[in-house]
Amino acid sequence: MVPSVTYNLIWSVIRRIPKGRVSTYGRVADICGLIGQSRLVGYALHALPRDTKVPWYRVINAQGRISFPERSEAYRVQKRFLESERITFKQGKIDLTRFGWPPDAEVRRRRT
DNA sequence: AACGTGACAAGGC
DNA sequence: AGCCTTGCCACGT
Repeated sequence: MVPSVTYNLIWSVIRRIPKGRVSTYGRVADICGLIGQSRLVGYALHALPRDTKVPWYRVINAQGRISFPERSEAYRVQKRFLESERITFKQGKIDLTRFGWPPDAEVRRRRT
């Protein structure tokens, strides 16, 4: 698959998420200038090759949760990656005020 | 070419 | 808290 310019942009932003921090689909979209297009970020992640170096596991949803079914293998893999970077879960959620990146991210603006 | 579906998010109730 | 609806857009049928 030939990644589009947009996917490359999204991936490059995800590559900038520091180790030990997480971002959200919405924040990544905002940084890319793609306001409101969080789903596109999810789609770009889905399109990543399996052997990628892009830290896909540092992207979670706005509720601070991993966006895979809790039972799935993917969920466990992602959680293990995050915990290996000393990110902690409380009731299955990550505290974005503590681990979120960028740290000064504003609450996403409401659509019109 | 319409239609349904997503690793989403926010509002309303 | 949880469910439903809407906005968004790329893809596969």
